[in-house]
Amino acid sequence: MRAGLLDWYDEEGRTLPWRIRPEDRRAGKTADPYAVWLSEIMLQQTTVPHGTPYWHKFLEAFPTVIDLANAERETVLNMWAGLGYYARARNLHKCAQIIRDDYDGAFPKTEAALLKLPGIGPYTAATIAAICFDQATNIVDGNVERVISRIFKIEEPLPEARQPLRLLAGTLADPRRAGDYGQAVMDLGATICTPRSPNCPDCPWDNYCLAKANGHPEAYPKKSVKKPKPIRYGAAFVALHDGEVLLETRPDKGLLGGMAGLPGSEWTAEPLKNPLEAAPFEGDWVKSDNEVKHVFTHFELRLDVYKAEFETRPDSNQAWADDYLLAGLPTVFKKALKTVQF
DNA sequence: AAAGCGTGGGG
DNA sequence: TCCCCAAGCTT
Repeated sequence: MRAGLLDWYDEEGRTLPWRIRPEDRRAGKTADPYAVWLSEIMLQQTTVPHGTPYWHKFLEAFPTVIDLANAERETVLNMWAGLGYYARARNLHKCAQIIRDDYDGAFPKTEAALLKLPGIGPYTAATIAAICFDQATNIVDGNVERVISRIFKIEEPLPEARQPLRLLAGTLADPRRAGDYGQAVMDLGATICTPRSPNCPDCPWDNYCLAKANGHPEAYPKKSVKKPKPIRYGAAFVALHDGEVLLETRPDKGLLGGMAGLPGSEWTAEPLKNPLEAAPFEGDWVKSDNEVKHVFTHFELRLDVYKAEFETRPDSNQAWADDYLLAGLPTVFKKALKTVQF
């Protein structure tokens, strides 16, 4: 599949759509910082297959960073629904407005300046600076950490080993082609030096890999023991009127911040004693037979879903959803809706 | 600096 | 079913 470390595209010349191939780069083609930035934010802790459709959708709706900045935040969050880590969407919009207002619509060209923007951390700043502006940065993501930990057979576990790993990564990086190099090592990690069963025979670096020489590359990187995931319980309410559902906007901070949601209880460590107390108003609430189980990053949720029909619209200043608003629900609430028929 | 922050796919 | 994990950032 790959002739060498820097040839990350396949035989038909395909590559990830936001990338510029080395040969095109040499011919003078340059990457669009907006498109690269958008892809990097979307791919933070997110798989390429999951993120790619969102990237196309956003670029079509917002061809430039100015278009994104001028959009309503509600629209941006709605389009982000399902991609997770919603602070990314809030910061994405905020960052676009800073680019519009403070940078005349053009991304800054240095790693240090990029690092100051909301949602852009060490990895993303280094990557944009290298890919778009030929800065000799040190690109370190989870793939690079894994590759480096194996080559040097690092015994210290993650996340403690992050700083040593980034220093080692810096010793191998090619400052003349930081962008190409970084993307190549990330691709190596994504396709060959994979977490569970690395394909060492196809690896261009297998002769230099201490973990492979040891016979167990898959044992690296070592990881610190993770904490158990607690269970939380809650109730959500599907109030129906004329085929529409009552929605609320969640508080800006915290879990699913700023997103649309179903009204409901707090999510607590113990099952609710009186779940109907959390209903938005009185009604003939009927509990769904199917409890929603949804796994968040740091807890698992068990959500009871209650439904009631209302002939006359109950007094409420919240929005009753049309299809557009329903599409903007985070996944946990889409699951909740699926447990009831309407 | 440790914890908070989503989701879906794969072994 | 369960567990791991994916191109991290913020506070």
